[in-house]
Formats: sequence, C-alpha cells, structure tokens
Amino acid sequence: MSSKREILIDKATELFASGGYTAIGIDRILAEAGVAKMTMYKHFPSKQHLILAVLKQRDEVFRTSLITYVKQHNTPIDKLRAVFKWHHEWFARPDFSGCMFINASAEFQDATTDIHQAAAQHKQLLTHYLETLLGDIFPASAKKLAVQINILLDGAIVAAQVTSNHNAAKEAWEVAECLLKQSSHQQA
Amino acid sequence: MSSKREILIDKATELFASGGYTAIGIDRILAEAGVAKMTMYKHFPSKQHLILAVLKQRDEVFRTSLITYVKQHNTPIDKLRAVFKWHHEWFARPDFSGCMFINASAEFQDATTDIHQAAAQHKQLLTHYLETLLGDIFPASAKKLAVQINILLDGAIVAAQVTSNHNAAKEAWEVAECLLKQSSHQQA
DNA sequence: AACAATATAGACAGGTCTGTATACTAGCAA
DNA sequence: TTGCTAGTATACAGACCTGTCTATATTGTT
Repeated sequence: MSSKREILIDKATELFASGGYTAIGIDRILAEAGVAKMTMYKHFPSKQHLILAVLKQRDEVFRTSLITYVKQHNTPIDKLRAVFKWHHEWFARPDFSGCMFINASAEFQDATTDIHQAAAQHKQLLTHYLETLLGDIFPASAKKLAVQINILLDGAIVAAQVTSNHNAAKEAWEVAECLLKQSSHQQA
Repeated sequence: MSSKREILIDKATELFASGGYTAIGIDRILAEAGVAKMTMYKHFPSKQHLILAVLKQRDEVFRTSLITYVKQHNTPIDKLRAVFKWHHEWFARPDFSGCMFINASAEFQDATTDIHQAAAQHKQLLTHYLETLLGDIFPASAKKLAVQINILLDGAIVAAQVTSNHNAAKEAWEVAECLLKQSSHQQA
C-alpha cells in the first residue's frame, strides 16, 4: 500500500547502515527519500520508531534470504556449510557494513531499550534457526552447538567489518567443521 | 604530568563506552570531568582527536591487563585458557558494554578514517599476540589459528553484549579447545 | 617578585537535531 | 458536490552540537 512508508524504511536502512543511527539525521533521510517531514511523522511517531521499523524489516529480509539460500541444499552438513557460504557472499558485497543489529546494540547499550531488545531478538531467532538445522544431526547437543556456531558467525562478521578480513567466513567454517567432527565422534 | 588530560580521557572513555561516540557530546564530558572547554581544546584539537586518544589508551590498558593476566600461567594451553578466562571476567563486570573498538568501527564505518583504522589496528595487535602464544605449540599453523581464535573471542564479545550471554567466553573456549585438539593430531 | 605555563568561566557563532504547527494540493469515492 | 485520505511545503521552537574568543585566575619556577 503506502509506498512512502516503504521508501522511507529502505532509505533509512541504507543510511543507518553506512552512517550510524545517531549520526544520520531525519532531515537527511527525508531529503534522499523525497518525502515530506509530516508524512514521516504520520507513519512513525518518532525516530526511534523508524529505527525499530528498519530493524524489523531487516530481520525479516535477512533471515528469509538466508533460509531460502540454505533450503537449496540437501544434507544437514551441506546446509550448515551454506550458512557460512551465505555469510561469505554477504561480506563480499560492496555495501557490506557489518550487522545492523550488532551496530544497533553498540549505539543503544541499555539492554532495556526497545532497540537493543530488537537486536537481541534477532540474534536469538538466528540461534534458534541454527538449532533446527543441528537438531537433524545432533539432537542432544543441538542447543549448545547452535550458540557456539552463532558465536563463530558473529566473530566472522566483526572480522569482516573491523579488519576487512574477506576470508573470515571461510576461516570460521573450518572451526565449525572441527566442532561438528568432534560432536559426531562423541555421539558414537 | 597534566592531570586534566588524564581525567578527560578517563571520563570520555566511561561515557563513550556506555553512550556511544556520536551521542555523547563534549559538554557532557567536560561537565562530568570538571574541566573547562578551552583546556580540552588545548589538549585535543577536536572531538575526533579525543576519541583517538581514548582508543589509544584503551588499547594499551586492555592489552597490558590481558598480557599480565596470561603471564601468571605456565603452559601454552593454560595461557590460552587464561585468555578466555580473562574475557569471561571482563563480561561479568557491571560496567561491561562491549568492545570499544568494535563499537567504534560500527559508528565510523569508513575504513579510511583514523578511528576505524585505530580499531582495526587493535584487533591486529591482539591477533598477533595470540600468534605468539600459539607459536610455542603450533609454529606451522599459528597464524591461521590466531585469526580463528580471534574470531571466537569477538563472537563471544558480541554474544555477551547483544544477548547478555554470560557464558559466551566459556562456550567459545570449548570451541577453541576442539580446534587445538585437532591441530595437535594433525601435527603428529 | 617576575614570568610563563596552564587552567578557568562564560559568552558566542553558526550549525544541526527532533518534533510541531499551519496551510495547501491532489486523488478518490459516495 | 462533498468529504476523506495522503501527501506537500515551509516555517518554527527549543534544544543541543562543535569549536572560538576574551579576559581572568592559579600555579610553579627561576
């Protein structure tokens, strides 16, 4: 429906990602989106609400893209490898600027704020998805492994963002492989 | 020497850590530090220079603390375990608010800026330190292992910050242990 | 005591920030 | 026509931002 709302969210996503949530002002988003200020304040009562809408859409787009990509693979191990491959391709994109949720929780440290909680929820949803993937092979230790693989993925994101390490996803996958190998031995 | 300079850096560190670099204004730092504005601008020609001074001190304090802690342990494996234990204790501190360098590179995405480069350098110095620790056991693969263990540490930091996972360092260490075990088999 | 270095308060410029108020326009539907 | 909805332009309030300026005070050293 309201196309202006979508335009606003898309442009805000782009600018927040590359410029930070605090540093990017409303006026800049409005100018680049070609939307009047009052239109924005009718859709979003405050900047904070716009940020939350951005994060909500980002969470959906991000997870849908990943899950769709992984679905194209068959075996559980292939699926897990695909998770890291998806990250590898993400890191290589010219507009890659780290994880918007990690960045959001950096700027909004207070864990009781809605924005920080939105970031935490995204990470939890991702961990839960990993748990479903792992449940097919290691039902007993799926939960713990999911947390550990999530740590590897977040570490790779940070390495790609901070030190521009383009191999971070591959290096992280090798660690994950090692972990999975050990788990299959322990299972036997 | 100039105690005012130190007071400024300490207070700025505290405020930037919990409030973000952009969101915290000079005036707030000056008021809480009890320092006049002109005094600050004599020591630091701009806010950016103050941020750089904060990061420089943080890098030194951080690495010195870690290295001192690790030195109390003897065997190479014990030293590596101590690295994760140090992080575990860091995460448990009430003023823990993530890694100031990860947070800085989130707010200053442009990799050509001095601030982003200071963040990257810190991570590289840390990786290099890990490499020296690993060199004692796995001289051939120390470089690669150092990068991978650094990914684990950064992932743990993110987990502790975003989702308040207080066990992140322990979970990451178990993964590292697995990696080290595999490396010692391959070496033989 | 004289000097230089360091720090001080407080006002100020010029800009930006979020959010509000007002008055106007265009399209659509009953 | 009438009325409703969505959007626009523009100005504004009030706060906050970085950085500069001036004139004064404090301190330690020689």
